[in-house]
Amino acid sequence: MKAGFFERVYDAVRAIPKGRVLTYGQIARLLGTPRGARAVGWALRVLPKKLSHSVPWHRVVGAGGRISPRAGFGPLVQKKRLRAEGVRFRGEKVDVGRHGVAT
DNA sequence: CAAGTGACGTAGA
DNA sequence: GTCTACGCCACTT
Repeated sequence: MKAGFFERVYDAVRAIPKGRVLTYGQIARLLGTPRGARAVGWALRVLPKKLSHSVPWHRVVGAGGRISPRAGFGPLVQKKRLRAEGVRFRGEKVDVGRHGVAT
């Protein structure tokens, strides 16, 4: 697997503290590619199920805490998981004002 | 090497 | 507030 960037994404997601959520753009920025949000989402898209239980992909959301309609096994599942982590929701979006790094 | 794709992001209407 | 269009990066074929 030469997918170094991908591993980089997995590592970043894995480093997400519980009760906190990050956006693709935010992760991409941490990796050094502020415009590589798509590449980040792609990394999670090809995320092997083997790692799906090791990588809290459900803590990764879109800008503003929006959940994409193509999320993992279903955006509903992700939302439920986030709630189980203690994350509050604002309608269909994550309460970024509390968990989102975005102030 | 070139083209296509994709869990995105921002700007404009 | 919602939808559309373009641009960005990385990976596959």
